[in-house]
Amino acid sequence: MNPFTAQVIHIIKSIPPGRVMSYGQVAAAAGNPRAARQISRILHSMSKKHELPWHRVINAQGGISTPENAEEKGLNQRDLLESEGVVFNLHNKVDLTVYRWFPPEDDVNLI
DNA sequence: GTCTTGACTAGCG
DNA sequence: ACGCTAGCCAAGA
Repeated sequence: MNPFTAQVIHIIKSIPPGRVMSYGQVAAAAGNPRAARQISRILHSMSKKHELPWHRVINAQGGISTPENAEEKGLNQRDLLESEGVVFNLHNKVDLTVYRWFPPEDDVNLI
């Protein structure tokens, strides 16, 4: 597996409940700030084999990015986050200044 | 091998 | 504030 992908997995797993990271943030933390889009792909494919808190990853605006048909697939990201204590504002966004998680450097070092 | 596809983002009009 | 565009790059076909 790509070191980058491995890093992404590791970082996602380091996000504690009730906290979130943006796709771009994860990508950057994994060493590739330009690979934000891949995070979603990785999450989707990896969450099948690993237990990954994929729902703690949201877009840079603090909103949910799941497609419309997501609910049909059981991907109601909002519910999962709310059950962890994350609060959505009137615009269906979370306050990133409050909930954004900054991974410790230690976590980003083990490939 | 190549070609297409995104659960993204920053920038611009 | 809002919609559109162009970069971006790993995975799957």
